[in-house]
Amino acid sequence: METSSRFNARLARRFYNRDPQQVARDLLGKVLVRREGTELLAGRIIEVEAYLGQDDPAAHSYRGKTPRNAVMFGPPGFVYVYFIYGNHYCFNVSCLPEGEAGAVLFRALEPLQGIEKMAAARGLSAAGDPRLLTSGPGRMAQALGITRERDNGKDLTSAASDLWIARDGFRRPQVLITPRIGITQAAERPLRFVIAGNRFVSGRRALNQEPS
DNA sequence: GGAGCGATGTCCT
DNA sequence: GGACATCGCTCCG
Repeated sequence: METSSRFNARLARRFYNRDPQQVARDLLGKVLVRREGTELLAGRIIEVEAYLGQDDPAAHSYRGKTPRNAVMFGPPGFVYVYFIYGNHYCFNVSCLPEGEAGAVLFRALEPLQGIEKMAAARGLSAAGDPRLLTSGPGRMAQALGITRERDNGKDLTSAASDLWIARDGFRRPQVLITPRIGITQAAERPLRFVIAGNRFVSGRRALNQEPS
């Protein structure tokens, strides 16, 4: 039986049925939630990137639909997970109506709940720097136990899903927009969205524009 | 603190 | 055969 929690208000399909840039912007401050048995793992969304489908050379969907990227062409609100560099999983959500490709990549969370389990999944101590748990797309996926085998194609809006995104009344954040990280195609386009000044933002200080 | 680089699966040319 | 939406380790200053 589901226990009540502060993370019950799932975002609905229509939230995702928009341009990925709009979805990315509005995801900041929401909460990504994973149910692991009786426990919830939850983190505030701090950093995301928009991928624009067939207009965007950096997007996996740029060259058309394949078995790997099919979720990006499907209906909005579904989980697209891919494996990269032989080591890491990356978590995305599909945007736009079925037939139109688009997605948002999640790059960093601020851990809110289930920190012990996240640390264990990362092979780290829960007493260490919490930024090592979920700052960076590969780290975040590992902390939440996200894999392609387990999660690709899941519906984030389904009440039956063990993965969803909630609104919890967090104040609409100040947003910083920058170029995306780690890409070579269309590398200059401003499609990365971060909560301004947040310490859980991934990557280098120069790219985050954070003070020392 | 920061640059350099290896690991290693999957897809595309 | 090369690129890749990454990470963590080594080495250098």
